[in-house]
Amino acid sequence: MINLVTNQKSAFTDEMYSICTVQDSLDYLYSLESIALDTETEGFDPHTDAIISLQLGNNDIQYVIDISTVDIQLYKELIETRLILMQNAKFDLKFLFKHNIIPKDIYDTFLAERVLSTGIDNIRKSLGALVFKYCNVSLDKSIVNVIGTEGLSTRVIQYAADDVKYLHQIQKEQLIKLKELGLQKTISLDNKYVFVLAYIEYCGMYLNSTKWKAKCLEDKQNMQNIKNQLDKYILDNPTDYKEFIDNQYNMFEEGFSTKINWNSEKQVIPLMEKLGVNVEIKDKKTGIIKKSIDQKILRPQINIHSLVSLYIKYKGYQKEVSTYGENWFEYINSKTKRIHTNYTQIMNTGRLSSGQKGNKKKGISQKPNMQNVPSEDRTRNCFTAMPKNKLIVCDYSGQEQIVLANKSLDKDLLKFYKKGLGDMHSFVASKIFPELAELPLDEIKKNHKEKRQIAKGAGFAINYGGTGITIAENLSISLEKGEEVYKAYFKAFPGLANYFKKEKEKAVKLGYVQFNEISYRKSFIPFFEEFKTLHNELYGTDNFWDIYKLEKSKHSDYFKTELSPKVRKYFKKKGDIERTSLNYPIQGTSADITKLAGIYVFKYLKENNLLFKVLMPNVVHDELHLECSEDIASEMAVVLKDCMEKAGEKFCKTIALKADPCITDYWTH
DNA sequence: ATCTGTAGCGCC
DNA sequence: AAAGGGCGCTACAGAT
Repeated sequence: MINLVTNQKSAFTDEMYSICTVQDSLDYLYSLESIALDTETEGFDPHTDAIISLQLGNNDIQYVIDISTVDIQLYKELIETRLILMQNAKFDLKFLFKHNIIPKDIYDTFLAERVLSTGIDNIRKSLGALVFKYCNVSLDKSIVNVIGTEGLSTRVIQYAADDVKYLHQIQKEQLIKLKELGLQKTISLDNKYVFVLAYIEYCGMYLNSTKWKAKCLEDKQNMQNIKNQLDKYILDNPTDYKEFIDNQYNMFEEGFSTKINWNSEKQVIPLMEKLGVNVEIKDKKTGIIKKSIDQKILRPQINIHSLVSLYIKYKGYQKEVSTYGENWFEYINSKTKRIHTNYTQIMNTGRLSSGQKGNKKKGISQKPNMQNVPSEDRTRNCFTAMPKNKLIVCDYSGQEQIVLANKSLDKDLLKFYKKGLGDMHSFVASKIFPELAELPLDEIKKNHKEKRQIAKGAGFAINYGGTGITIAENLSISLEKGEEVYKAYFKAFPGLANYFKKEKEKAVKLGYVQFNEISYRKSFIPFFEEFKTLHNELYGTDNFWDIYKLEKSKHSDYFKTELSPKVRKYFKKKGDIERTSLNYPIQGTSADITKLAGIYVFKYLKENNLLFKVLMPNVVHDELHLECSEDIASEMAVVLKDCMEKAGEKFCKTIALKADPCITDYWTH
């Protein structure tokens, strides 16, 4: 049953709905423990677009409230004292924030579906998909496109009511599944965190246009300068490089010009080959040898020719100009003068991502990725606090390493952290290389840089599932040496080896990776059924391996076209699962910690009436930002540090996770 | 002209 | 048997 609440009754006469008063709606809604909520808005920007209607209700009764004539504040207390059910709450929350309405609790059907299917990309999570899946009803979502032009027409009212009608039933079904899979704590965390993320998006981050303009100009000039040098080299050596020179007289630039588009790898590869650079590399996905000129290949060959380093420099400036250049002015909100990006709350690892593709037809503006802004000062310093404000930037020190130490409980790792001081990479080096065992870490850092570098690369690679081969490739050392380092690493940290082994076995057996026993977040292996089928073929009752050996010895076609690819596929998938089992719990637990820290901060701001006074401009995996007036900055720095460390304590019970805040005018450490 | 896939590279 | 995780944006290249 649809009820319309409006102060312009004469405009609404359809029999499909009844008209009722604000008081009527409140009388009913106050009797509910949980209320489904949705909004229809003029657009996507809470700072410039108005709410057209607010819908509240449940499966029985839906109230469509005409916000152009009814004061939304009449519903503030109701919304702030009930459990609110929403689909993709982050969107509506920002519009509620605009009206200073902060719900008490949220259950987000979209996030719940994401929690239930983390790791599996092809599960549809739109409201339409969920209504169909859980209620077996098909909604007509095409109406969404006419809301802007039609306003509250009859069909828009019907559509708007449908958006809240089914949420309770979806919730009920999801809760059963969440319980079955042990994911109640995960969704609880994310239902709380959605406030934080909505708040961060709402606040946005200030970009100083004057500074940014200066940076853009400098980058452009540098890029042009390097490009000229590249071109000049080719043109100065016309006999050597004639295939790269355009023989047509260029009437605008006087003289010949190069044919090379320096942004095209395809065009630069032949040049690099001519210079004597080895551009061949094995493709990671396909295993096929291909030609590539990325930095990983070029850097070690930088001495072959001066053009190699020039080209690397060019690519660097090109990246700055294209990705972090003048396009950023379009990201600045006309009303707030700040950059309000979009975050996706639950990726496969439980991490956030940032950014959004634009779509002019749908009126969606592009948003920047605020998590990969170059970390050099000249770029980050353009992101500032507003005048009279301060930024507080706080990150966890060694978050993932500490999480790993706490999860693996390797006794040597624990000892290192408990003593609390020294250089981690030197410590690893002292464990890998017997000749360094007795030396103080300071001395290793100072006098054994090469070995320390190997230890650093090895530790990083191994913690993400790399092996001796990866170590060898990364550090340009022999395969044997790589294997040696790999073995030495696990010999030095047997607890780590044991932990990795158990994690791998669990994932291969269960088909999902559980990150920790605090949030219980899980990521499901999308190809697990396929893997199991393969496993059964190889290790089931048939004597697969006898046949395999026989056919292999005969070099038969059957071996080459059937057996060998099958075995390769099986071990590839097994390796994929195993690496996931190592990496996701570390990344995902770290993400959980940062999320919980945000929840604590938001709670503090809410309880101390500091929302919209103390802003949260950004979050970058292990780093949280606050922005506030100077007079309370040092107080807020302590709050931020405490919240982050308190969140750390929940997940890291053996080795504490530290956070160090920095009060600053710019985004820096 | 517009779409899609890929290479490359920015961050943690 | 394979052999370093997660993400998003920009450019090019090829297809339609």
